[in-house]
Amino acid sequence: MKFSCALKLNHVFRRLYATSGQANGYLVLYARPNRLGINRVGITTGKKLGHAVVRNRVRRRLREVYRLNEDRFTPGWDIVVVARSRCIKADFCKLTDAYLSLAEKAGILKEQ
RNA sequence: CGACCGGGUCGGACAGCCGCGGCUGAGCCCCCAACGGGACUCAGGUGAGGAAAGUCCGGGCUCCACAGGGCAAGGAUAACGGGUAACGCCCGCCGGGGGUGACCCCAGGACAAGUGCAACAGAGAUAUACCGCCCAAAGAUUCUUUGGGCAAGGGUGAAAAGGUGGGGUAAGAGCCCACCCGGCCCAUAGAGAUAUGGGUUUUACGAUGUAAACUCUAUCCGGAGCAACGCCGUGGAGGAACAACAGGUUUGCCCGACCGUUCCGAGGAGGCGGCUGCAUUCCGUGAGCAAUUGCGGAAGUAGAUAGAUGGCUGUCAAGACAGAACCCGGCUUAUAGACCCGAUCGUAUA
RNA sequence: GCGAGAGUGUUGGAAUGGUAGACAAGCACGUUUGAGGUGCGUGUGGUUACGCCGUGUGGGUUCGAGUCCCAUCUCUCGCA
Repeated sequence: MKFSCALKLNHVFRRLYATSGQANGYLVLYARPNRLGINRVGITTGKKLGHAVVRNRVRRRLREVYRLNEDRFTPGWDIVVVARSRCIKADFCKLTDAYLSLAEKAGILKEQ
């Protein structure tokens, strides 16, 4: 990936949870600008989703959604995506739609 | 062929494109006096399980405590023999229970050291006498009362001082006898639990059940855990020095204060190590009924730290339970389907 | 990773190994009232009746388990 990396620091997560995020039936998205010039993307899959296999599958698909659509994002943001329980049964197209519409609402997509 | 029992193996496959974590090699760039360190790109190779799970046991490893031994408390285990680093695990065997059978299940020491408990029912629950049976006396006329003997029969209950038959007696009772059951003793077989056979003579073997009730006996156990532990550690805060020279601010000068400079050392965020090569797996062979083990040969099989296996397409299949986090040995639980081996019962045929 | 606790009618919550559901709330019916509220009384786990099954689930010990023991499932909490 060209201008993105994984978000791994716990205090950054906590700072993002304090902001008000965008939500729909599948996901919750928190975004906040940073000064690094790259995107840091974190994914939260809580224990309510199921056991470890289910959580891993949801996390991998959400990471894949971001990877395939990276060109449409503006660099310079911290992003945290929280998966809700409907993600378990959603197929890949629906996850992509849900992800991109939330990103558009948050204003972190590039202007077409 | 059908049903059933035991053991073992696998547990989506193949192809294409994009993508991820370690490792190895090459290229190129940056930092450094050097040793080295870091970023990027390319190539190769590698990358979750039989339960990775639950955390129910046992170890290794690290730190703390004691550094020798004993006692107490608390906890665990429990027929017998063996295996193992160790175990509450495994194998064999004994006893008990279940199944027509292959086979399966069982915490299976000691209530004859002491204490506790046994509701309701029942006369009585660890010792008794309600209905009864018998004897004697009195009243009275075949019943009642009183005193005594008995524990066979009835009834209650999970359980009433072993069972059956006979003798005996006023009526009865292991009171006596025969056989059986259990206990004890002896002999034989066995490594042992145990099995088989015999004895139980004298005044005196017959004792309820419960220890997954307290307890007793025997054996074992120091505590905590990789978020252990070790190393580095910006900033901020703390302490010490400023002896000499020099600088800035506060009023031109002096004193003083602050900034500043150097050094010290618990340590929060973060980073690095610990981190995967051995009680390893497979094959052959010797010992052993087996678990297991001796010898020889071969193989290499993750190491992340918001946590690496995904997405799309095609064919077949439709198919589960489920994701390493310090590492091993077990146990338990979840699990679609496929295959192999052995055994039993039933039916049919030869 | 280590450790602790809980699970019982519709709900909260009791119950020495001995009749399961005390007590309270809710609900239903009756009564009081012109009507409602309040008050009072009765009932309330499942099943077709005798009965049987019912304390998260499955076993075991016991004459008898909500209780004791073992395994398991779910939930809650604590420490670092």
